[in-house]
Amino acid sequence: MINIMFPDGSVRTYESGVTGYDIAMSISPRLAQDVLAVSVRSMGADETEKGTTIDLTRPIIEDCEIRLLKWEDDEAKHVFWHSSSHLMAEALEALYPGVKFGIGPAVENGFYYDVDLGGQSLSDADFGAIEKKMLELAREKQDFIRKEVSKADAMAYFKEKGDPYKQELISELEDGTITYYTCGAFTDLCRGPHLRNTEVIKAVKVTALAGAYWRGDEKRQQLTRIYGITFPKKSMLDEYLVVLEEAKKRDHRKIGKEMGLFTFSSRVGAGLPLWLPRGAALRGTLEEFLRKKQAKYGYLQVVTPHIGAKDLYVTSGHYAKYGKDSFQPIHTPQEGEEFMLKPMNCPHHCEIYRSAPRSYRDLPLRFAEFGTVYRYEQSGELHGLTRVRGFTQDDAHLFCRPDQLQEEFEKVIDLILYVFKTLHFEKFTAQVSLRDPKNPSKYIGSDENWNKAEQGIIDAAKKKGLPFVVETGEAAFYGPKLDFMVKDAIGRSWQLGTIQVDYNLPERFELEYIDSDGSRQRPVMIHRAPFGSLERFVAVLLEHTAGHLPLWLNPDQVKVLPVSEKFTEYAKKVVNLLNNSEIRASIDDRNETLGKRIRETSLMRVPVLVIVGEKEVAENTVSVRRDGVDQGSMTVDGFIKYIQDAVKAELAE
RNA sequence: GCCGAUAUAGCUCAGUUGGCCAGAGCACGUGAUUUGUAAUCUCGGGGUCGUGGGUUCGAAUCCCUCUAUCGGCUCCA
Repeated sequence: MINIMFPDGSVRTYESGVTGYDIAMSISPRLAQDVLAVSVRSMGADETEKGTTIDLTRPIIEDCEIRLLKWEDDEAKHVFWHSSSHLMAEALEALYPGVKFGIGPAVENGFYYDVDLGGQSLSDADFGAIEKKMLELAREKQDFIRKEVSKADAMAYFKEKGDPYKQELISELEDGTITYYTCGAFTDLCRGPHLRNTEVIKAVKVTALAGAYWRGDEKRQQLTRIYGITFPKKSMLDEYLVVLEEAKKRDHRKIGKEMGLFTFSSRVGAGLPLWLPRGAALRGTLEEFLRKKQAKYGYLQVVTPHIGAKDLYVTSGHYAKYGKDSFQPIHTPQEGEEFMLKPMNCPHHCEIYRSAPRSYRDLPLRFAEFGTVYRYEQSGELHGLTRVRGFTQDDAHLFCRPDQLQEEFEKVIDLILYVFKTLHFEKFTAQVSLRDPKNPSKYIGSDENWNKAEQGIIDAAKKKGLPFVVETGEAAFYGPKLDFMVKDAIGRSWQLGTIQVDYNLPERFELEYIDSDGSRQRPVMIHRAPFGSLERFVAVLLEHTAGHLPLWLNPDQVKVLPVSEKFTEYAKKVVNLLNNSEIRASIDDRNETLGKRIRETSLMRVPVLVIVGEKEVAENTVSVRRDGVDQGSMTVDGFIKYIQDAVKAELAE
């Protein structure tokens, strides 16, 4: 007999070998119907330990704590979708005999399977047939059957089947750890866990088709990746599709067009955004916001040119790393003279540091610049404002003594957290990006400096109590980073804020300061950008707010609508008074009905509407409507104060 | 760069299996109307159907090239 403890702390006794399904049944058949998998962990395990998800049909032979996982649990969804990928594979094998399989995992929203269809190509016209087949197979209530196999047998099976991808995967596995899962006619190399059977899969949607390199390696075979999503209820699929449609309405490319913020022109060039007057105003406000805050933190604004001599980037190491994939050097009438479009600001700032002898007393020096840079991103990578070829970084480089590094780094964290908080980016992921130890050739600099830099970042994040995830292989080639990732409307993660510790560029540029004992020392450099780039930041901000920007940031804060022509003069007077108080206000006195002007102004996401007519003129007041809600009438002075107070409240620390 | 898809008026879209001068709504211009909290009415202008080539008696529609865009992959200093 074994003891099973439930999440509420209660303990029941079962025969050894009992399954998760048996346990659920012992509680209620209804529960057994809803349970998809079971999570187990050893008795008395640490709270932070998540537990291992196993099949409902796996025997449990030791005392343990369990959680019966239902659809609402992410782990259960994962199992559900992973099983669905097997179901899709089974359907594909039935529809396209001879298809070879790569991997087929669950992802955040659904699953995919990478397949090699030989010469055949799929298109979205084939989705319907795949969905139909999947549902047909699901209805057969096929059990997922787990089987342990030897490495030799596994190899033999997939050799016989003619599946080279699976053979490659097996060759890397240790004998004795290999399992198969079979459902219906399809047997797959798989660690599991899986559903009991396919019956619970009630709704199926094949969502997308894409190319994907085998094992993520650009030099290897490209497979066809088929994405899908499934649900235990048809209504859930419908709901999901509605949510997806809603998310698409928040696409920054759509909102940017609607609000007249930015545009692109193929004649100007792909990935080169054109900021329209409203967008430029928005950018300007963001810059001013950050510049003011940075001044308080002791930053010094600098300005550097948009190009630099090629040698500058040879010195920094960027040319060796990215030269071939950059906009190519600009030639001049002078034979042999070459300039590059500036792909980053750091080398320029290093030269500013070098422009004068520096004392230990001068440090830290913090040079800030809204620096526009140009990077030749591959054509397929361009994406709205989030991935462009010309963009402006809210860049700064902090040159400090080694003993100042920790404190400076922490202050940058504070600054970034302030920026994120003010703009309501509450859901972000802090990511410590370290080098890939298996790939040292990707990085420059000594191990010693890398170790110092990596440890420094981790220490600072811990000291700040900032929860973070660690990603190896995500560091910049010259140093590790602390990145602040935020998701867009459809769940894609983008790097916004970043802080990087760099011992390398100071070496390459031979930066020095004179220490208190008169010796020459090397400063440490921090690269940092709270927004990351104005372009990407604005994009993600628009998706988060659906274009409903906070009052302080909105390019149009107030629109004044005279009820009719007779009140235009008064309306103009009000606009003037507002403008004199630095409130961004304008008039809409078009010959349209009031209702129409209200509608259009609201669609433009102007937060505050002021309506003036006979009554307001007589009383020297304005009638105020904010975000669609009537605020009643106010005196003009009262209204100015109302706006100023609202802005102040939004920017409060 | 790779895989799949898309491209019709400023915007959002219609345009059956290739067949008379390519349509709508909004926007724009015009005239009327002078409006009290989310769409007033009238008339009008506007498209080499993304580009270049091909098939055909005939192409927005079929095929190829290029460009841009979208969803992924790879990359992201």
